[in-house]
Amino acid sequence: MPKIIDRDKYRCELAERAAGFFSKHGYAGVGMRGIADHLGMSKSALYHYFPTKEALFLASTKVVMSRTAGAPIDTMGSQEAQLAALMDVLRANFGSELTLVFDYLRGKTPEEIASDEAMQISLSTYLNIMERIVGPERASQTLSAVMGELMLDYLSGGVLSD
Amino acid sequence: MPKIIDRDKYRCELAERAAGFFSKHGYAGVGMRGIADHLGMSKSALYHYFPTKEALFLASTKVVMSRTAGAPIDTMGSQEAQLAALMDVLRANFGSELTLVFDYLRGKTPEEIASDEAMQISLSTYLNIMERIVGPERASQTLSAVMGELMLDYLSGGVLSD
DNA sequence: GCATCTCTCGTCCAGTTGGTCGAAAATAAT
DNA sequence: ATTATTTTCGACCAACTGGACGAGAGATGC
Repeated sequence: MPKIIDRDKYRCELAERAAGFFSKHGYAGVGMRGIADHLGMSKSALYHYFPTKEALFLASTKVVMSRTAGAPIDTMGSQEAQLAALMDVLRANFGSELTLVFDYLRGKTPEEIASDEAMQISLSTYLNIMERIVGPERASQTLSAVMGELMLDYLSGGVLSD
Repeated sequence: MPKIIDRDKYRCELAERAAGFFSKHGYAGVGMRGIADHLGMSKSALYHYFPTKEALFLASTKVVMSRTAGAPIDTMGSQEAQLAALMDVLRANFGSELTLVFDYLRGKTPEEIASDEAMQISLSTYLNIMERIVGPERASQTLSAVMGELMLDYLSGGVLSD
């Protein structure tokens, strides 16, 4: 039989590597040819693992959204130190990941967003992390603050991040 | 001479109407044909006002970014009331405008973002508004908080907006 | 009337798109 | 060696892309 033993795992790897490409160029901005080239395979091979471009994009988005869940957080140190460490982790890919998320949500109504499984998982994951740092009371509030700061950092090109 | 007397004004109107279409479908997701149809004109007519698709997109982005600048803020009432009113204004189009901005910034390096004219104008405009409400000291901090809350609202489909 | 200007339009082009398909290569089981 | 299965590939398709272009429509100045 074929080389690849765990097809699902391989598919996951492809999706993750494609995610970076998507967030860099946008869903409509890349073609299956370009993605395949970037992945070092032929277009047909890519189609062998993902039936459509849409399926690949969905898989990519879900991989990205669930990635932060596995990020280990250091439970030592002060709340401030933990938050600062978390923000450094998030900051590294904030722009590209948010770009992908906004692409994913494009055109969706608030109702569709609210009931979107991938969004629910990713949001509750973030809230969970916050709860573990600042407690359930201030989790939502803190997440909002972190989001805002990261956002402003990104929008100002990192200049305002003092 | 032609029907349209104020070309620049007309161009601006076109750009603004195109902006909604861009944020709905993404830069690469729409073609000049589709935009022209949406604007009720032929593709060639559209090309008469904007030399390239890129030029149209830039004009659309700048219109959107500068639009908030003209939003009058009620200087009466408490800081909280002013902030709440401002947030209601922003919330209405937050998702689509942010989508457009992320599209605009896609692939740009932090340096490019920091030196981008449209971003500088829009950021300083926002900061200005905040200064007028909470004073220069807390302007940046408040903007960050507002951004974060709006962001979380959008990402949760408005469910978390308590 | 006529020339002149902006504006609009349909048509054309080469290049790209997502997706299909049949064949070839590669692997494994017998 | 001969199957059977999976993976890869290049060629192909209709549809669409951004953009170019010349012709005509509408309005104005003379």
